[in-house]
Amino acid sequence: MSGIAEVARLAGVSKSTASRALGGTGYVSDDTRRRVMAAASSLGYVPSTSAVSLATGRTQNIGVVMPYVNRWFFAEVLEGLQQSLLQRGLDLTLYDAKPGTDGRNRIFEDFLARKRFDGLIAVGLEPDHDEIDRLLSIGRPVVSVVGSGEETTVVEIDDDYVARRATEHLVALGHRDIAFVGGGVTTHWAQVDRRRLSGYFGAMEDAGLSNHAVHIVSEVTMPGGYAAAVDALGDVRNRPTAIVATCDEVAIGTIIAARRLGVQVPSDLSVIGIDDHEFADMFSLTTLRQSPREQGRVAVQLLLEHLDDPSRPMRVVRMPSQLIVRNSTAALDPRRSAVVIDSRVRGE
Amino acid sequence: MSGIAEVARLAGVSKSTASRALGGTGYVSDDTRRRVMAAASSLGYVPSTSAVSLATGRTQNIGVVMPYVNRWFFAEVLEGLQQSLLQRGLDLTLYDAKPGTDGRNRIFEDFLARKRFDGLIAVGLEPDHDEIDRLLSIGRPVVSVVGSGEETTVVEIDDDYVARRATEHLVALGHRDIAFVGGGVTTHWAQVDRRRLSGYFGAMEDAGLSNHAVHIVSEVTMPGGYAAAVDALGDVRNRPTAIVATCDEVAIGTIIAARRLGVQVPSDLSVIGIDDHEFADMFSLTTLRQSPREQGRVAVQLLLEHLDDPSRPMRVVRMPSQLIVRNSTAALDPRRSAVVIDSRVRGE
DNA sequence: TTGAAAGCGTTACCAA
DNA sequence: TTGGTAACGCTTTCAA
Repeated sequence: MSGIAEVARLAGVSKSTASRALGGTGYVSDDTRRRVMAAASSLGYVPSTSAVSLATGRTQNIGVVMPYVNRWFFAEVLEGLQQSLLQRGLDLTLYDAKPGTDGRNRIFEDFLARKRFDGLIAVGLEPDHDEIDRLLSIGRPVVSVVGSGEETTVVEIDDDYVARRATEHLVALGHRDIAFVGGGVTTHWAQVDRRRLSGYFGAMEDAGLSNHAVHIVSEVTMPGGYAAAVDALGDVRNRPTAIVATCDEVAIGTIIAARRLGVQVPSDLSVIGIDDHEFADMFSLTTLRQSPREQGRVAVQLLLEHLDDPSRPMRVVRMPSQLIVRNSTAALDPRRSAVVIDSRVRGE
Repeated sequence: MSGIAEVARLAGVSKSTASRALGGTGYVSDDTRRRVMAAASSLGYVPSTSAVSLATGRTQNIGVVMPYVNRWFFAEVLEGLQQSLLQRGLDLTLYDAKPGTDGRNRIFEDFLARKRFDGLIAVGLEPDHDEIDRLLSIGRPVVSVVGSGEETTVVEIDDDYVARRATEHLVALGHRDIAFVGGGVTTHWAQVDRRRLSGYFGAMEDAGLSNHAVHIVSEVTMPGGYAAAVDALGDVRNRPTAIVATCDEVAIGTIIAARRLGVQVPSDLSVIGIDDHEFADMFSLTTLRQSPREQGRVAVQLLLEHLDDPSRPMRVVRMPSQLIVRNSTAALDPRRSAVVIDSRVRGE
């Protein structure tokens, strides 16, 4: 009826031998191993995971905590994680920890304490102090994809650099009135947004354009970008000639808004994003590509390393990003080129 | 050090009493219960889930199998599931079973067989015969959200009706050249698409417009809808005046394509979708609303019912849908109204 | 190379 | 109402 005992009986060996034969650990003669395997497969034997966990202390399961699952970045990371874990025979249990919800509290207070997993991957969690403490006190390795401070191993892109690079691309095209559209400081995604914002400011400053820098606050979603852009582009006289969006979703929202307002992209307005979202191509969006899916895969690998050697030091892994030039950015209209030269001189 | 024994000792009772006191089952005096609870919380006691599972046969975990996680419908369902499960203290383990991948095979062959869950929720899986067999042979209750045939309890909307309703809305606005944009019969989402397509055909037939019916094949994504629409709207002479999209993502792709081609929505082209996607409002999309999130919640409830009474008969739960009129649909241009009257006469 | 037996941490039955 | 004890199904010493 139940389990390995049956297999052992059928193979004519003891439970311990059967266990060794199946588990691949310890000495078993080739012959017995074969007999045991045969018995197991003829019985369709599948070990009870709870019994295995109880005996070994390993669950073969990885917990994944993230605040959203319906946003591009998160969904992509999740797919990367799932794929990598599946490949290694590990289960994935998901905890959807939306900031400021009861659910999030319960996750941190009850669910994580159950330790139903061998390790934890936190994606864009941006936990507060208490939450970080809880995370670390579980006694299981934790790897973050973006933003859990310096307390865990983390994989991320260099947000400051990426935003800087995006801004420089626009500067190089002759733009001076370059605005940044992205999350306010209080929103979620705050850390990432703050870094990108500061990269933008840095690049503006380096180009001598500090006094042209404008932060247009927007919710970090496509509709959010749309709303913010409709508002900001409405005023024809004070309209920027170029926009750095904090991510492609916001960039696309901006482009849609521009089209609605009759503002031509890129001739009237250049827009650059960060991500290389699946819709980027459809909108000819120039962007800085990152691969969240790959970040998920790397996170799994890092976690497994911690798993088989808990003494490993924490690491920060910086993933690459790449400028993808499409058709949403263009050189500033010739009519305004005099100004451009001007600014270059100032910049030097 | 470990577990309930420690709690028992501290409370001055036996393990069994401690277990009863904590589990809420069986007789315990109020006084002992209090002492045990106090001891437990002072020790920060958390029961070992694997031990509990081993002893009870219950995992307190629900498996969720879906082919995508990065598409609106699926992500929404997932959030609904997560929220409901969390609320009841149940874990969610996710299996991402993309059609035609090795991963999917492994999930069906290895992962599901482990029975790491008390029940299974299959979302838009559209499993083939073998897969259905596997699903059912696990010996755990299964609930489907959309499309696992008649073999499991299922929650879904009436796809035929919804597409019919959408088509009728356009007919009522005087349109005759109404095309359907959606998945080819071989694509995934096949069942749902086929039902919607047939609802569309049915409505066209009822309106006496069978010979105006056109199925424009499109991948069921925003870029897919975009590509199909760019192609289909390119030919000015044979352009439909209205489009029923198989879902909002395709509808939005269509609208974006129309705008790019200078086709005005709704004056030149009416577009109706199905879903009420988070972007629908941003595109003023008329659509038939469904709530995948709610479908997720209902699925959990149905599963739990099966869990505490396995003899319960299978059920089909039809979720409501609702026409949301926005600005992507309008009465056929007056220039063509003669034709409209014509068709009405024919229709009667 | 194999087997016996002692856990792993709970629950649940049966007496007391 | 409580406690002793046998499961639950597997792994892992330790001897043989």
